[in-house]
Amino acid sequence: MPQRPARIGFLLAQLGAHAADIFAEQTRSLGITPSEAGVIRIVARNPGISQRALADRLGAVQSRVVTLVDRLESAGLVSRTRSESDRRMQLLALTNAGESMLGGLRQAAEEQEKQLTSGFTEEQKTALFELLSALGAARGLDAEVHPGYRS
Amino acid sequence: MPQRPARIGFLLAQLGAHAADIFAEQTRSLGITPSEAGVIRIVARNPGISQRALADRLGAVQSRVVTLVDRLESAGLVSRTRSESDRRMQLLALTNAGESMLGGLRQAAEEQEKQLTSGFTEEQKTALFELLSALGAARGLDAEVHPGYRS
DNA sequence: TATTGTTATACTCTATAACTATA
DNA sequence: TATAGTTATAGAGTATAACAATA
Repeated sequence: MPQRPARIGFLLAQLGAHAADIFAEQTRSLGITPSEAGVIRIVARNPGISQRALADRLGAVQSRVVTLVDRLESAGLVSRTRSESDRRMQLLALTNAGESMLGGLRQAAEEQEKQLTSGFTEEQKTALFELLSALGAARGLDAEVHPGYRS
Repeated sequence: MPQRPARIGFLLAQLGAHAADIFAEQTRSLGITPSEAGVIRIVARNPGISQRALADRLGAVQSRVVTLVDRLESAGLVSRTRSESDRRMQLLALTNAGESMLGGLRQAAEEQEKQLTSGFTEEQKTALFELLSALGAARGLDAEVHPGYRS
């Protein structure tokens, strides 16, 4: 039996949704959705990734990735290139505009962080960061993506 | 300029989605959705609440609440009663079955908490709980509900 | 005229299944 | 025959707008 009522799970879900909302507001002003931002982040760190591998990474189905990449390609942010060695594969990369967008996303993340932790001291921020990192590692979460890839 | 890259926001969104997923798995076995669980929790703590007030509390539109309450009423968990003093209002309350479901939800929350924090010491759990509570309070979040009312 | 609740409808997100091209 | 990607389609969740009853 726990010493206190279960609250960590609720607070995480609540604050997680709140953090995602703030980030969504930021990305909206950049003209993309949080899901698309998640794709940009993965492609940036894994240039030449196939749509198949991206789908596995996101925990999404292939058709979902097609839709997401379609939009990003139309927006000129991501390029598809047929692999020479295996012409079934589309290799993904950021365009120059995509790299600029990545910079915008980094700023959006900084802004989100600032809004979120504005009332906290540096000590509190450090303590919270370390506890959340430890929890993420303990739960086996991918440091580049999260279920729902909302931010 | 922050001393570290923005990560608290990402970790919160990631872990929040993860916590919500665990809770959703629990509620599924109870036959309800996380949104419905959110309604049950609010009605339990605010018996006789109107649909209008519930909508405001959830940050949802009235038609959304109609849909949610329709399902819960069909399932026999929530009752609607016309207010005597203002016959426009439907007053909501939990049925006996709704009270039982509330008990099940409490167990689900305990199970979520256990899964989530299994690798942590009591000291870590306490520290994390206090930091998250402080952050929730600083951000002005309602202790009974959260945006998206996912858990 | 304003408010509570309801219904009708549409839009977004996401998944499943069938299909094409390549291996 | 198996795999990467695509297209067609459908379902869930949620919102907007029009409407009914009551104040």
